[in-house]
Amino acid sequence: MTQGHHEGDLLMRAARTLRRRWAHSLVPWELSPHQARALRVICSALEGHEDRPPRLSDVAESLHIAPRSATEVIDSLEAKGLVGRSPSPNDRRSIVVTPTPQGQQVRRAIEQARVEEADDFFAPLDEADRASLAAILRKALDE
Amino acid sequence: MTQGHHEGDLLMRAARTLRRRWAHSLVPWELSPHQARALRVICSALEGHEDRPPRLSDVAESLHIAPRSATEVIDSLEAKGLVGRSPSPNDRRSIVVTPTPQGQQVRRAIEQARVEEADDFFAPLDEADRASLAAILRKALDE
DNA sequence: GCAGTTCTTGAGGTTGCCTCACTATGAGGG
DNA sequence: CCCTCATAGTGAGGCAACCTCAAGAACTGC
Repeated sequence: MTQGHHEGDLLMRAARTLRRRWAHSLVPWELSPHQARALRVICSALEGHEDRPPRLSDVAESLHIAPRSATEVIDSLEAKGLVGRSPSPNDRRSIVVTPTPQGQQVRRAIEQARVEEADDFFAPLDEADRASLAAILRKALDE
Repeated sequence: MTQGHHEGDLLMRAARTLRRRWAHSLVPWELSPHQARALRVICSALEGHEDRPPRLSDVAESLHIAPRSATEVIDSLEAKGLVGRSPSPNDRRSIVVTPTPQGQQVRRAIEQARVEEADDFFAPLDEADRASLAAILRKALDE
């Protein structure tokens, strides 16, 4: 009740700082955050969780956007040569989105930059701090 | 190193959850988050920190947006009768923005809803958790 | 009193989202 | 087999929240 900073405000400020750092780390690839997120979900479907490449509407669902909006993001990634569209063999109505080799490579590089940026942000914290931060956040999120 | 959730992702998820709750709590007043933020900075200038009502460009600076964009937010708040423009007595180039009585009232109500929502979100945490969350975040933010 | 600066705003552009309607395809029943 | 109904992607068009650039008014310093 110190009237200035509740936990909520601190949480938001920390998140904003991290978000800006992450956005900044995308500059070299000329990708916007939402393009990077899309590339991420498109690639990560092939990394174990799912075996099949995602359909356009799967991408939309993962990103919590309308299918129509997923069309746009995928258009932009396709224009940059990072993903490709192909008709689904099972269902000719739908199209599956697969990363190109270049797309996978960019994705890996971005992921690494992301981890580095986070490590940098959390640098002032020791292992115990990080562990209890994670534990507390999980608790608040009810997991 | 559990490969799924670093502290960063948890932090972002928690912030997103809280942001959504706050946005939802604005529904009764038909204000968007950025309108509420603007109302907040306009009102809070009169609550001690500053003694003078803010000029339009002060509002822009507080919100980290271009002055041109502040014009728009203030237009919308003015249309709702929550704030008023008046020419600055000192400098006739500039305009000071002052909350109307209704604006101040709405601001107080919103603030309360905001606090309640945050309390609700952090409900699973006991006092010690909250204190160490705040301490850890402050540490990461280098304060 | 004139040059240069500062404050707001009109005009117009961009991005990331949306809905609605359309086409092509699939699935199920008669 | 055909006919209806649901589903997948996308063109058309719209909206909100940003931006830049330039204009017009008003300050400042010399």
